[in-house]
Amino acid sequence: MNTDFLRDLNQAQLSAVKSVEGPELVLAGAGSGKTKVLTYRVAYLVSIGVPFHNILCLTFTNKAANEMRARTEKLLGTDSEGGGARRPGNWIGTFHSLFGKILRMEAEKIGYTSNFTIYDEEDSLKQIKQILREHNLSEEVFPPAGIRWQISKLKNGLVLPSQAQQLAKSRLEQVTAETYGVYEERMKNNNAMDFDDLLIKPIVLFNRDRGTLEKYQNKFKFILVDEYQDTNRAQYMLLKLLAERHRNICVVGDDAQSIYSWRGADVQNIFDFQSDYPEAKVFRLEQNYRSTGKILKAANSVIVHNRRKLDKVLWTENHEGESLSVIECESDRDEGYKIVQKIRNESIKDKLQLKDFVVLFRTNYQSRALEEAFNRGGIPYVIVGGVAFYKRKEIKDLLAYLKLIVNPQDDASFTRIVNFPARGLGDVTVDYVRNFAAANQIPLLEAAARVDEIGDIQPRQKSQLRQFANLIKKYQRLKDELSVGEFTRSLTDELRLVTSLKEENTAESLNRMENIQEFLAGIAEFQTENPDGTLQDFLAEVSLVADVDRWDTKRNSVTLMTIHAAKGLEFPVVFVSGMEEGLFPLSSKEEDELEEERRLFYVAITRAEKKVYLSHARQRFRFGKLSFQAPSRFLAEIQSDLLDQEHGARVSAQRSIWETSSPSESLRPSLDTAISASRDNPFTSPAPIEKERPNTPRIKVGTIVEHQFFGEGKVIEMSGKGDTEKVVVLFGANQKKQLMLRYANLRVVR
DNA sequence: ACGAATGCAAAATAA
DNA sequence: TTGCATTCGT
Repeated sequence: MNTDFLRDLNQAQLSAVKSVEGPELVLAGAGSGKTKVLTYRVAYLVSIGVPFHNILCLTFTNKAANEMRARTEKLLGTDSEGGGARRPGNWIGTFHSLFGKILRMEAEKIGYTSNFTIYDEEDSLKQIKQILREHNLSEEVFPPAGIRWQISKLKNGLVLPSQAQQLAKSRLEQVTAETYGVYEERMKNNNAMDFDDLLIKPIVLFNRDRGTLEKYQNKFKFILVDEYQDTNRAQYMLLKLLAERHRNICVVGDDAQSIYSWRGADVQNIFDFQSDYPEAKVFRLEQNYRSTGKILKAANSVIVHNRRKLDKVLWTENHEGESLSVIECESDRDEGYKIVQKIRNESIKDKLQLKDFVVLFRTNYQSRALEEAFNRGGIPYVIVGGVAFYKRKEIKDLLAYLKLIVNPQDDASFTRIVNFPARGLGDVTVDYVRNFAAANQIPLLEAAARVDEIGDIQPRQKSQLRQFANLIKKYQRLKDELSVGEFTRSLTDELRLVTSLKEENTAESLNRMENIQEFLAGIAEFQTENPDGTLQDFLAEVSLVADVDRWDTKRNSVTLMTIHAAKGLEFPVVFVSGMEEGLFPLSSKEEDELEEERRLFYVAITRAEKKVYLSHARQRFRFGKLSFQAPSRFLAEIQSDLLDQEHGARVSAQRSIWETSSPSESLRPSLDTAISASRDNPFTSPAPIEKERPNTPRIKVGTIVEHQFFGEGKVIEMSGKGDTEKVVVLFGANQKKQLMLRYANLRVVR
């Protein structure tokens, strides 16, 4: 078969692709053609005669998987051996989706059935809350989110509930371990798996049933893994088990881009690869094709501050390019405004399209202020992440119907929709049902169907429960008669989901209506792509889509997303917003955390092809309060000759039109002063920032005060004292605001 | 006795 | 933007 496509590769890439047998570690810096190597390797394997179905290629996002699938298909031509990359039988996909697929095929072997439901984080959290409630454990003493987190950590560390109980020292750990045990039991009864289970249950399966393991070991003669630095312990184990036989495992990764340790990823996996597979060949891809010289140098100059890293320096033949620009802003609003201005100017000046820009941030809530700025500036934008599409209430409600219909044991979905749309079934009634179900060891839906046997329930709610159970029963029959699309439409019609939102006729409800319609359109699309796809197939797919997966690259708008979501992507112009201590780095308590934040910053910078802007605000609203912060230490870590300081100063000198006159202006040392104070880098000695205003004189009820954003207002109420002293101020236009005196920066007018 | 509706505080990153 | 606490309504 034709292997002409190999000519597109450089020497290092070519060697990595053509080394077929045995374990292989590819250390690939940002923008060095990591995905390219993987794709070409798959194509190469197929072209030398390896059947497609013997290749397992694992990624972390569907987006990456789809891209790889499309690219291999293109390299091989659609009619190639193996029948083109899109055909079933091809095992390119995410860890979660492919092992989910295996689990569905083998479900019976571990006491599940193939129609199991996938619970997302919210679903598991609800389960945990429920368990705590049943055991009369206060949520204050035992925070459910924290417990869920710990359980997830235990699971990912492959610690069993019984082991966890032995290890538990504190009361909290004890409760966590017990809750973990109950949770696992309940998940099984619900025929449900959480995200962690999709990786852990296959290990359980393989350990329990050697034959099944051997079957897959033989099937997957070649294993390829993308983003190896992000694998957790479970993923590591899975790979180890599967690769044991043929030892043809090729992992690609970059330790400098490991940013998921908080969800269990262990960089150590990439460090240990060579000791796990002593015969492994190691390839380094160090030539970057994406970014300008200055961007790359800046990224390198930042990452050298990390102690724990592999030796690897990226270089490029690209132009030096422009310096990185720092934008200093007064506030989060000002930051949004300045970014919008910049994008407007740049897009005209450099003939860039809006989709060439991305604005990155550390935390989702930062998107609020940015969105507002884009709205005001009339610049189209898309947010990736935030409240992800499939996490929206209206979508999850509808999905819960589908899930319950497919898996009648799914108590979480039952609980979610038993009273949606409202049918007069509140907590009290549901608790009766729950007790009955627990006493008889049956799912909630079955208990609801047998409502006549439950004494305590009022006649009214009894009849409602009966109707609900019948509705679900009816659709359980219908699902085999109608296509997925027809089925869902019929269900939404019967529930009047669209019509009732339409009648409500508020901006909010109409938006929800559109989401439902988009969902229905999505189902139709699924149907076209998978003519034989069942409802279960559809659910399996949507449960595992990430928000990035839905991101439409063709739309011409500015993209707003978290840095985590941006990994693997590239843009001509990148804005990194919120470059402030306490925000980015968000946490610097421990060295490891700080190093991860630094790698995150490295990821952010290396997304850029041509230009990087770094913005920070002197004050921003956080947790409903105004807070002040110093510029991020990361700014100081960038080699100073790569930073455009003047630029920042000039920008900061302009006052945005939204800022009313600020009384603190004159008190603040200007950036120019800061620069002259420290010649090397304006951020090595950041301008002193006033944590508290010295003049918080006797403000009392009736005092007229001035606020930086809201203008003049009258104090109408006061409460608390010391650091938590609050005031309620009535500003113009009848605007009432509660403010923390300590942070509000109020100036006494009279 | 229950459920619905309304109003007010809280915040990390994700398959 | 969710989650809870309170009050109102059947």
